[in-house]
Amino acid sequence: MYRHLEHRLAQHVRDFLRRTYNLDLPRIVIEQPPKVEFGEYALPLAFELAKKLRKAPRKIAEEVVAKIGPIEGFEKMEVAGAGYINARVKREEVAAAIASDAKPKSEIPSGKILVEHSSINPNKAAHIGHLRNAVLGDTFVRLLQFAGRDVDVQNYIDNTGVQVADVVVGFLHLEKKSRAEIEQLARGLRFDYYCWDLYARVSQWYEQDKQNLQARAQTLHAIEEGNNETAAIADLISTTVLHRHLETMDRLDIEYDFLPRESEILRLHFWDAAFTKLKDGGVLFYETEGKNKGCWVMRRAGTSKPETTGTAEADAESVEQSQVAEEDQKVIVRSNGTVGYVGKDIAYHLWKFGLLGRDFGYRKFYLYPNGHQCWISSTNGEPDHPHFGDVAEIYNVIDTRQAEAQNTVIEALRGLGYHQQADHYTHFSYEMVALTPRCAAELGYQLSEEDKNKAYIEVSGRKGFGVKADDLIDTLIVSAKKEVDARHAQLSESERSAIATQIAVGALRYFMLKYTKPSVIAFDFNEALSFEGETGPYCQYAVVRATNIFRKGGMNPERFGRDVAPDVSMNDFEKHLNDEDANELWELWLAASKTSYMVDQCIATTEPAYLAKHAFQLAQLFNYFYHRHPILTEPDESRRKFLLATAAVVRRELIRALGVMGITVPPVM
RNA sequence: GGGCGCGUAGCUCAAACGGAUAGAGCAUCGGAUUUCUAAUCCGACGGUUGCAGGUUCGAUUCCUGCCGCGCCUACCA
Repeated sequence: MYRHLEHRLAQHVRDFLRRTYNLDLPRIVIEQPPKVEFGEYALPLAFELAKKLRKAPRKIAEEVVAKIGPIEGFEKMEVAGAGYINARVKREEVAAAIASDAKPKSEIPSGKILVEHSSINPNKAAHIGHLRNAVLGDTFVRLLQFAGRDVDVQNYIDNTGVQVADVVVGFLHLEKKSRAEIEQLARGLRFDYYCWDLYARVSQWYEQDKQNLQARAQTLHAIEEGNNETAAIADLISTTVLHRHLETMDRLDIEYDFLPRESEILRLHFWDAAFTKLKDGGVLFYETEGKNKGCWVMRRAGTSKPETTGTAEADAESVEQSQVAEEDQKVIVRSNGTVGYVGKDIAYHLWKFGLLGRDFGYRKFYLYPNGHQCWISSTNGEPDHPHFGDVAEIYNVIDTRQAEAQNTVIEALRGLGYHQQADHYTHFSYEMVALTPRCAAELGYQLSEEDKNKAYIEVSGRKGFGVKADDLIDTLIVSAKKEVDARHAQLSESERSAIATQIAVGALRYFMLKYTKPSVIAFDFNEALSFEGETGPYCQYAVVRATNIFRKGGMNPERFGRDVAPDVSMNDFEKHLNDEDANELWELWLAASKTSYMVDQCIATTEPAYLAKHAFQLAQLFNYFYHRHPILTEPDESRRKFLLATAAVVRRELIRALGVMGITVPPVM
């Protein structure tokens, strides 16, 4: 609703400026006044116009207010301060629209969107860093779906890379295990935990003697080759660990539609098709000297082209590819003819946009308990399958350390002339999760003096240094369960467990979303395990409180929100929202009206943290309201109904906002 | 060296494209309705927004230069 009115206001102001001053502003800036008393929207327009019209801002503001005329849904405009124009809505009309959950039509862009997230190496347990990725990615998917977009969720599986090879080396060379023994282990619980430790041991083993690295090279080669015992073991390990990852993420209600694997990118020769295009398009060139002699290379993203001389001919000459300085080159095909991961990534991204001319085979892989089917790539797939890839826009949720590699892929697309696709390729970049030195010490890691003084220490799978995702979820559930047990002893064990799980998931997902993307999360158990203050459980609790009002009053909050709220008459809305002390109540209604506005902002800025902030603010306002206004004992029936409608609307919007973050609300807390 | 990012209250973080008195949470201290459960609420304390310039009516935000920190910069992925 808030979004809708903003659009209307912007459009009206735009028309007015065109009509009155013959001005066409590229953007009408609309802000939110610091207090609701000032109105709902603020336009700093007059400041901007002052230069153009050569008049004082305040004068311009007064003129605009006097001449702009009525706007549907708006009460009036006022001049404030040095020249702000504040717009005031008709509170009762807006409230009635919110109460009836009116959904003004908005244009939904067509075209499918592909979101890739998680993409965890299938060689060890997922850790907190992967959780941040998955929660950000999954929330972004939900944001897009909320906005009405058609989304495919993909999780790229690097099942033939060094990391998987390392664990294979661990089983075969360190533990001397047979395939049957590994199969036995793979059937056990949390095989990914076993691999976590083994992977760390293998890394140590390499360091002990560099000769040991030969085992890695041989293993990797065998895996890439395929059709041999080593490759079969690698497949067994990666598939088992992948299953575990899906289970872990499913605990947080994170699901995928399709799992493209590197093994199929290799076996279905995606690279060959891409290679031809890249050579023909002049994106790749063959280096004949220097350290990259014998490699196919391209210009690394972010490196500048040589200075141009100004004339077209000289420019054409100077961008001649062989002039790319050695340090600006990115090797795509090694001198031994094998392709690196950026090359495979380019091929994969050509496929995403439907530009490769080849497709995966598909087979069913994982059926979620809720019936949702997840597919996986395969050399010879099933004949009937959904259509993946060939999309209009993509978002890759990948941490900022891979920014350069991502940009190189984008540049490759651009170099091939696929500018539109390159423009719709978004690297959804975020910072890593690290551990505070205190947290690391709590986990029993030996720290160097240097590390002890750092603000945070990077998680390292290679060193086995980090907090495993399942461990953190388990800890959260235990912690939440204690609280639930203490408060609701009368409930059954399974009910209490279910509630504790919802709270744990809410706490975790909110924790991963409350930080903006560029902020490193210095992980600390105290903060992650907190259920008070700016947390998921705080927001959930606000909903539970609202629900309790209806329960105690013998009403169904769902039905009340739908059926009874419209019965609060326009007169009643007007009476209760324009009182002496109605601002505080109106603030709550206004906040409740902003969900779809916030969703739009989150999508436009690829920043889900705004939604987390919004949910918290709404919950905060509600708790204040809850404390100030005993509803069921309110003697004035008209006012009681209005207060109930307030609670119903906030409850509905809070559930909605939390839902977009993948957070559900327990029946009681 | 080059590229990207960060530096805001004791701590962890906000501040939408440059706007009105820079806000939350935690911690500390003090308080709250025998009421729809206190996983709540209210109050206090807490700031030269790293430093120095510049642009602007207006800068935490944009530009330049310093200082400090992190990440990337492999014929690894």
